[in-house]
Amino acid sequence: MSQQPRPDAPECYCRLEGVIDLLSRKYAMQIVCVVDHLGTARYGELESAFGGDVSSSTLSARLDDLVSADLLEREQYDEIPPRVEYTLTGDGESLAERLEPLLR
Amino acid sequence: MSQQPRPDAPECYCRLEGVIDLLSRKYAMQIVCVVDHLGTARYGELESAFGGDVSSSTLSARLDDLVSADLLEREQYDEIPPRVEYTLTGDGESLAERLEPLLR
DNA sequence: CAGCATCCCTATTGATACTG
DNA sequence: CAGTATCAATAGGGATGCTG
Repeated sequence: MSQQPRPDAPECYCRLEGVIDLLSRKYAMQIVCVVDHLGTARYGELESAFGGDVSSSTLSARLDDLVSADLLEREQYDEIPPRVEYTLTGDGESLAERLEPLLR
Repeated sequence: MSQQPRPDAPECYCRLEGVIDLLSRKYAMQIVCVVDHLGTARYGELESAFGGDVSSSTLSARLDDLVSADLLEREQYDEIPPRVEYTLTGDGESLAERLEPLLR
């Protein structure tokens, strides 16, 4: 989907290259914002934050994406019933801050 | 693609609703940034800013999207050869500013 | 130059059903 | 509860060729 940054392209264009693919995915930015808002969020909380709008497969995929990108941290507690908590990493928080201006 | 905002959803999620669909489209944010960078941009300038990476149909579509969203203004000069210039509207500039933090 | 129309292809998303 | 697997639907994007 994305290509190599072009050396002759404006820097403003190049700079977006890295994050853009991830952030363009559905609910990606929203998840970052919601987790930032909640501080820590469980899977179910995210699901209900979006109402019935997200399918579990999509939400799962997006969470994986964000964890892989090191924006989100996944903490799993081996209890019954199972509990998983997502929090923003440093990078995630930094992104959330940069995202906030977009909310107005 | 997008649904009605849910009254019980976190405001951070609701607030993104409006812009998100548009900004998620390929090259949308980049175009805003490039036009902001250049001040005013012709179609061909945008095309070359992205190298050969954008097809003309996609670039066209995205420009239309942005014009429809009132983020970009299209000024057409009836000359031969034809000349078209794109500039950011007030909203567009405002968005560009909010986008800038993302570039770091 | 600055595009639009068409066709087609792929990536992404959603629905549904099932599991540790 | 917190997912995964599978399948089907779709929207977005690229290639190509043509216009004012």
